[in-house]
Amino acid sequence: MKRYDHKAVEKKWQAAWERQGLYTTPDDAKGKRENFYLLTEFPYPSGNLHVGHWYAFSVPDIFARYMRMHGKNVLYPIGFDAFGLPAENAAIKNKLNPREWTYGNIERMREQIRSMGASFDWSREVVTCDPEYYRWTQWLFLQFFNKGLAYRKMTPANWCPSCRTVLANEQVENGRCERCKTEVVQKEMLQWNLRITDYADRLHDDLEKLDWPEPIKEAQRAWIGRSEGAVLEFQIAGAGESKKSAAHAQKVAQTVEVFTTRPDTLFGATYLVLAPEHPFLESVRQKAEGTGNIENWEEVEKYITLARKKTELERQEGREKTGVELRGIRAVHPATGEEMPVWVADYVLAQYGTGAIMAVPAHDERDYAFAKKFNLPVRRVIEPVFYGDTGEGAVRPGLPFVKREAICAVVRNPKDDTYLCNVWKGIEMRGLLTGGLDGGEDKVQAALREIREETGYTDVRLVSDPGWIINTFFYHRQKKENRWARFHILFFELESEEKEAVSEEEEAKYEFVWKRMDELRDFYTVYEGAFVATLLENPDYVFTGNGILGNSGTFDEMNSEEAKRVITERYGRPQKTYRLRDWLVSRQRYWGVPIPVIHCHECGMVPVPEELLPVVLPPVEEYLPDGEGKSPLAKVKEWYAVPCPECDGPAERETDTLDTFVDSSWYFLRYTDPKNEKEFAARKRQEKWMPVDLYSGGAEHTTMHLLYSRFWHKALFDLGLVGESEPYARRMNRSLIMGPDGQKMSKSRGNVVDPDEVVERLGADTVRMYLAFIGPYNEVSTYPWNPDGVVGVRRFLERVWKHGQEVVRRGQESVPELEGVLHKTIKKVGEDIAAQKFNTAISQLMIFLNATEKAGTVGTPQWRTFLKLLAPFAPHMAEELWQALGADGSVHLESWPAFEERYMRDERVTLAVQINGKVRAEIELDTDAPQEKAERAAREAVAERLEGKRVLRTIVVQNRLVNFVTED
RNA sequence: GCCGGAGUGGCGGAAUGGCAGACGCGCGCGACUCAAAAUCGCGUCUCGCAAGAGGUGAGGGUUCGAGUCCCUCCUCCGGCACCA
Repeated sequence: MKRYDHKAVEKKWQAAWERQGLYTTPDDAKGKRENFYLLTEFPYPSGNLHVGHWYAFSVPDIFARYMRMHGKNVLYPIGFDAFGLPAENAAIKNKLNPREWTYGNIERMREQIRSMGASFDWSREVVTCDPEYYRWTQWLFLQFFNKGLAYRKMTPANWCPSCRTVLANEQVENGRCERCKTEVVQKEMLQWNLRITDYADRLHDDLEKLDWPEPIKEAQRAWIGRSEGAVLEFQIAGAGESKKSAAHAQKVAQTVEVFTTRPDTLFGATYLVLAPEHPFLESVRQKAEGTGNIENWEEVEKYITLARKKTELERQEGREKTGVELRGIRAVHPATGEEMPVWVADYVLAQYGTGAIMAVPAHDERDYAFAKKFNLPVRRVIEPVFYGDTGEGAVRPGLPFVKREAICAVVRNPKDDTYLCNVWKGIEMRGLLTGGLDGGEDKVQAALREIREETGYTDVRLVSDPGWIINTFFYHRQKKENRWARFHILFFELESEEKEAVSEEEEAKYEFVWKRMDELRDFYTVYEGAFVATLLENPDYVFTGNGILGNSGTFDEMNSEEAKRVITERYGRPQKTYRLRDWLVSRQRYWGVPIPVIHCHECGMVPVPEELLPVVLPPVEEYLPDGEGKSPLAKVKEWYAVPCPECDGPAERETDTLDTFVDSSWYFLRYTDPKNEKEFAARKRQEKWMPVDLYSGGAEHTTMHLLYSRFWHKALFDLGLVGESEPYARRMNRSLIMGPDGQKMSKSRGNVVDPDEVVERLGADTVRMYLAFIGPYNEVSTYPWNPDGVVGVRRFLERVWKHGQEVVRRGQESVPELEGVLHKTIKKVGEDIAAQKFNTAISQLMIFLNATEKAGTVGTPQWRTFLKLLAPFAPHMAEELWQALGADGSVHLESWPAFEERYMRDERVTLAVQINGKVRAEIELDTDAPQEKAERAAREAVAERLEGKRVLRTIVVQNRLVNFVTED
């Protein structure tokens, strides 16, 4: 018998497929029903393929092959994301040329990727550092530039001192460079940006219609961070009144705009806070130099300088609030006209909203912490609301609410540190002592009276009135009316336990008990009880929810939602704000796409004319940037010194290069028309394939590549260059393959699995299939590489091989007893591949093989079918065994087999017989046997156990079980 | 802190509300062998000699029946986080 020599088999078929051009994908294929675009993120040519690449490329290849067998014309392309820092760093370290390093790596990786036997169409390969590719990256960039979507601006940028370049926001993780983990510093620099923020709304809203996993959408929404609120305007008093010069006064801003998502809390604003970078301060500074009308300017300036020097990381450290008041000026409350202090503090971020806030310490935890530290006033203006069943009953719709002022007395007994609790007799209601206000009474009088009447305690002292009011809406059963009770919470203490008699009427209604603070939360059943428990547990509790307005002048009794609308309208305007910032795309590095813009002393920024594209990277002596914020290209005078395309005067090329995420924002479009010399991709070609049907890739790209390319595509759509506003119809994130120890593979840990070595030893089919078997591909998780597990898959393939040889040696008719499993296998494998559950598909293939082994034989037609099912997983072996049977074409050109419905059900089925849900016996019946028959057989099977018991109910689930429910 | 996702044997994992642990790994026993490897066969959730009982992160609930549905909590992973 021929031994399974994976090397010979794999080499043979890889060469044959290549020769036949089996995977060269036409834009239209005769006989194929539809085009299908399966995309997987193209690799960076690091020089070596790792297991992750295998997982990324060879497993989706199963799906590609499956779709082809279903008559789809599948585009499964590959290329290289070839610009980027590692090439330069390697070049600097080893005195190489980044171009040579990169192309050498690509050469090696092509061979490694070919060894997978993946069905990539190499004729469409795309390499982003080819001038023929980046020519179009430049061209597209210029379309953005002409539309005003690409702009250059002086902004604070994230500077990585180690990489010596600026980074986009997305490339900073916890204040560190995503690449080298160096702490990023803020540097004011002139940089190129793309207006991704213009697309924030659409990037957010269009997620809804995408067939993407919800967690990915959520992560993008969080990154975009849209919040809806209002911009409110505050007049500044004192700032404009110049003592010396009226002319100066004009320069000083008279108002400050704040952004808030809670305009309903306007009356709770007790001070204003500006970010240290707020432009108002700059105008004040100019003013202050002349007049000194900020009394403590020196102190303020010192604070600003200090804050600006801090890194993001330092600002966040400890989160201890710092700040300085601007003495000499006041903000005027737009509604009350009251004057309030203005502060500068770095807990307010310059880049978000308007860089200024109205502080509402009563309803914002950060403002509260600040106010507490600096002793600023706290004014409570939102009263919590509890709707629904308080124990009395849920509100009846349609009935008007009868409003009542009431008190809620929290009485503490200092002797044993317990609190008075009220149990309503006869109903399941436990809470605090409450009661209504009688006419003419104030709330303290009312509370003292209620305490005396209900409990008899007479020697009670008011400790504090925290000003909390909570609104409870409920149905009053006795009065048969909807109630709106406004409970004023008051804190009392017993001076002594002196008591007087309580009326019988009260006695019948209530019972009073004393509970420790830690028992309250579980004890109370009413809303106000839980709320009071919260207040007692946390004296610094800040209520940040919506509610009903109080202390808010004419807005009192309005609810938050309505008040937001009305106050926004009256004192400001609605405003949406985003966390997302514009995409900073310029890099001070060599190995990237040169930004195709020329700076002319006369004409300003001039785009490089189309016919002069591409602007090719020149050779340089030194790849390491000087670290002063200039790219190495700035040293190549013969390259950057050019005549202005417009006036022919002296001009200079832009010397920054583009972020590599720009290159990867459109590579999938180039795959549709990779050789086009006239366009980045002809619209007609695009339309054959776009949008991408399924995009498989790594989770790390959720808020980087995936967001960038969505934006890029939308911009192209608006420019009329593509036909759809979303590039990827469906997206799937891939899991991570870990080392055998379950840890992330790393050289330092010594747990790196080298796929080349495993392929050499066990073969590509084994590696592919093992990776597909390791866990579901449609879920994101981490899977450890198990060296024994790979061997297990190899064992399976060897058994397949053995049977294959056997079938070749003596073919035979189909074996009837195998038909059932075979057809079930066709169904299961097909469905599981479609759902990307390759692991269970493989397990079903194993089940079939186990069955043939048990049967001791298999029919040739049955075996052929099995080989078709195996083909996507182990393409080489399937092809070898297929052609050994004398087939005249590739198994990969076969159609996916169809299963016959009649084999889906067996003749006989085993049912479980349960008594009260516990399995007591098993019975075998004809499939779909009638209920009565099943019940009879079941009853017989457990007759002994049922003896003397009354069967209350019998549940029969067809073909599954019979359950007898008996007494006790 | 907020928003997602997940917790099932020794391990990877499987289970339309219907016999938990498919398939694979590992392990144990056996066959073959002088022996070992490879291969093949049988076994393998826990306790128990057995009958049986228990078991899917913990605790409640719904149901004849819950890994699966609902509530509370715990742990791990991912995202966001002084974003007003």
